[in-house]
Amino acid sequence: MKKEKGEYTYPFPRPSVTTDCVIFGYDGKDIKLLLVERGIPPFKGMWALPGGYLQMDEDAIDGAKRELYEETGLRDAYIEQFRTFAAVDRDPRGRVITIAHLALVKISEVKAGDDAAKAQWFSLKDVPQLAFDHDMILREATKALRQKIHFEPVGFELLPEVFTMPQLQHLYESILDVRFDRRNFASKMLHLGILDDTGSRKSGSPSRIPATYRFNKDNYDALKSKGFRLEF
Amino acid sequence: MKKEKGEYTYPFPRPSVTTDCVIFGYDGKDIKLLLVERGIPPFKGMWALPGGYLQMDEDAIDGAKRELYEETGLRDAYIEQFRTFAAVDRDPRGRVITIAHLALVKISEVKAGDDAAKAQWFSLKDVPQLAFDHDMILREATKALRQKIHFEPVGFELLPEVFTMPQLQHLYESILDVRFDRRNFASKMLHLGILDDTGSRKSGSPSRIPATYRFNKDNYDALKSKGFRLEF
DNA sequence: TCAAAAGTGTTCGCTATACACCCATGG
DNA sequence: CCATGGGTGTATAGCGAACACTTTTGA
Repeated sequence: MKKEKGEYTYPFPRPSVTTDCVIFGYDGKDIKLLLVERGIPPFKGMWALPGGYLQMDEDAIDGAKRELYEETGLRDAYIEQFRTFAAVDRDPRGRVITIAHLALVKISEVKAGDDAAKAQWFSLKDVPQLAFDHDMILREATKALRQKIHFEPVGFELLPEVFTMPQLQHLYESILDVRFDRRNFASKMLHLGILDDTGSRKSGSPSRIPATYRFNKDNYDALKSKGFRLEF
Repeated sequence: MKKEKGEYTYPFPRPSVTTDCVIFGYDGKDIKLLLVERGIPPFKGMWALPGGYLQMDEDAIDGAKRELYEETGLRDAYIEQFRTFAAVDRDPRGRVITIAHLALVKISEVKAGDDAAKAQWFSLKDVPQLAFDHDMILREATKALRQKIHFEPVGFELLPEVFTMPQLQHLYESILDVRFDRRNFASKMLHLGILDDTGSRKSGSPSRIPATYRFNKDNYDALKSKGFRLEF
């Protein structure tokens, strides 16, 4: 099918296929979203989700991981496909289908992109209007994240290795946009048995020093294989 | 981009994109799956999920609906995208990405396909080995269905307009592969307020005649907008 | 010593679950 | 009249939700 001058010919028309990444982080206060500024038309100068063309020799998830790596330097963050967007007119350049992925990263581990594109974290509450149909993709991603956190401890993907109970609670409250009772939240979490206590630590605020915990993946996997539900 | 002889040329290679449909039904006894027999290579003679190439002027969901219509004659059945499969080698003919959809139909409303392809219902427990990676797609679809039924009353999409409590219970038991207590199941369902009683009916079995119900979508939508969970 | 945030335990109500007997129907 | 399957209510246990005071720390 390949012709000399880098042209590819097919008997029927084919769409382009891209992967896009909705990359969430958490800075201890807000849920954040990593966006890149478009340097070329269309939508030049607007903010957009990181993404790019799927290569012919890579699976969609690998394409998404590649994009994630280019923007964050991370190779082993949480990432999963959540939906494909295929509206006919979603890209003015022609028929482009995007396989959208949801990534959760620890902001502290992200190194500024050596990529040419300018990347920047935005508070989820304060996201500008995005290029293409990325506003819709973001809405769907947010919905997917909220659904997911009811069943799997994805919150731990967003927190540092060691974290406090108030941090964990605040993260859940930010994602779900609700308030929990401290005592109920803590006892529920602790009774699940998926948190390891560590030992107290320096603080920096005029208040009592909270205990710190670490996520225990072994216990979580054991629980999960017995079939359980992480409820809120 | 279009050339004279029905050839389409692009500066970079592009994958083909198809939609596939996992069409579930329920015959009162088992969960059923609608498959078509492949008439051409590759995998000629094997059973496969209904599917086909996505047209350049249709959204993925419309392509899936078109496939569904061709196989079942149904235009308004429940259908949603659940996942995209993009493994590099999933199709021996080349790079083919498929956007997989889950459809739930009332078997009684399905008319035999006027389509050339032979279509046939299989019990989910008795599905043959499928072409391509359709075994995997089916596994994922089954998983998605089980997840979904925990939150939304998708079961009603599979039952006739009017149904009995034992039918509804048996459907849930078939999908989730569990047993429920009759009394608990019935009272839970009734207390949700999404079932309208109708009036008893003819039976055909040597036993008491069960009451019949109808799904009340208005009440369900009202409940849903208040935020509730359908649990099992 | 004051303000800010963390730690802790008990009560109450609801819902899930377990469980047994009687009734209607067709053969 | 018998076999099959449907209908019904209650008691218990576990879990989620509500709730107030004391402790630690930095300023």
